[in-house]
Amino acid sequence: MSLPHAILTALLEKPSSGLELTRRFDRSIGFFWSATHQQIYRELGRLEQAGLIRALPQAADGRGPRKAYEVLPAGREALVAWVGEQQEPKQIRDALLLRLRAAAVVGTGGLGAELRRHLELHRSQLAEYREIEARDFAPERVGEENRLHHLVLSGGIQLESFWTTWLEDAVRTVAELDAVDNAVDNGVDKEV
Amino acid sequence: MSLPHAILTALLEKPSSGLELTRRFDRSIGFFWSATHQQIYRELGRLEQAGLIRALPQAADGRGPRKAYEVLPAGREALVAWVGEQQEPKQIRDALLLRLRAAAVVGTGGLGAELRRHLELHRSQLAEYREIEARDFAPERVGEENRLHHLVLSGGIQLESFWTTWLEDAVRTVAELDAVDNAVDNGVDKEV
DNA sequence: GGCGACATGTAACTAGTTACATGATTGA
DNA sequence: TCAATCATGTAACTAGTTACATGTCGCC
Repeated sequence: MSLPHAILTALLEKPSSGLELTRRFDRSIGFFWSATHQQIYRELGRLEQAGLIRALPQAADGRGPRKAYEVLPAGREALVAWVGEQQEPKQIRDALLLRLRAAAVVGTGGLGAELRRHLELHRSQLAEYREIEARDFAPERVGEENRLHHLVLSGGIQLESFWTTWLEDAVRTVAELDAVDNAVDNGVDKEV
Repeated sequence: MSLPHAILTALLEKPSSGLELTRRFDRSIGFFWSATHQQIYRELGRLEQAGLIRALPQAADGRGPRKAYEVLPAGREALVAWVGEQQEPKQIRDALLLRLRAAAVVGTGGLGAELRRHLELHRSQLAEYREIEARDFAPERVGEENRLHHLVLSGGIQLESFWTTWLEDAVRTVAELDAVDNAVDNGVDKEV
């Protein structure tokens, strides 16, 4: 039940068409709640049906190519109610950790390369977040809304920092294990 | 496509019945790939159908209450192939971050309490991981398999550490914002 | 011998993903 | 003017969740 509320939040920040929402879900909002355009269009239809949003009249019948939506009072109320809801933190479900566990049983295979690839991806994501922080959250710009946005971004930064640190460790560990295996294969383990 | 491989890994570590697997997915393996018993039974059926596992004969027709499964050679091969696969890291999708973003638009509501609740949950998860680490990964016990298991656990520990640190910050920030709001409501903002 | 729990499932639903379809617009 | 791309969507599939059903076992 999070996607509709992500969309309501986005539309409150700025009324948008399906495409504009899709773009915004590729950055900013999408950094912590990703969605494809198919999901977004489907959900926009449902939200309109439920009377929580409406297509902006001027854009709709002005036969412009895109129709923009805005949040109705009922939509805002629904969002307020949702912010106050309790929800259990969802458990970790990470395929990479699972692969490491499997590797402990059947061998590391090509896992080292995959770990290095992920490390690069997380490094570049971290760099992107840091750029945004430098650009949008200079020390002088601290409003109430801004502080919450910064808090969210800082969560992303710390999370990516965690991944890069941990992946560096993982890459090192797997490389060492592979080296030991190779040594054994070549019969030089006695010299170690 | 991860659940079947999680199950294959678990069964390679130790052949088990559906119930035993369910139990193991509540601890150890479940720490990074959770699954309900319904998912597990469904998936066991599929894996048996596909010829990757089989019910252990002695338990199966010995009319014991539970039937245990073991991995067939084809199953092990499938797992080896999967360990070598590439997979994009999945993006962050966290409802709590989303709520903070929504709170920036419609107000924090009861979010402070929810943040404190999550903080407690993550603290206790972190404590549990640390106990496991102290018990199972004493410095003297470092085998090859063990190092990978420790790596995975250490990922969990660092991740929970991140959440507790970040949530402490979030709780503080939201409390401050709420305090400012109350001050404004009471008309004492001019004195601040 | 009936009752509660344990164990194993089935069914229905929801969210998310992948693949494809269609009309408008735009630039070669 | 025709292909490419943009914008909006539909359809089918997959994974995960929630609710319910059935059989068996031990015990009171």
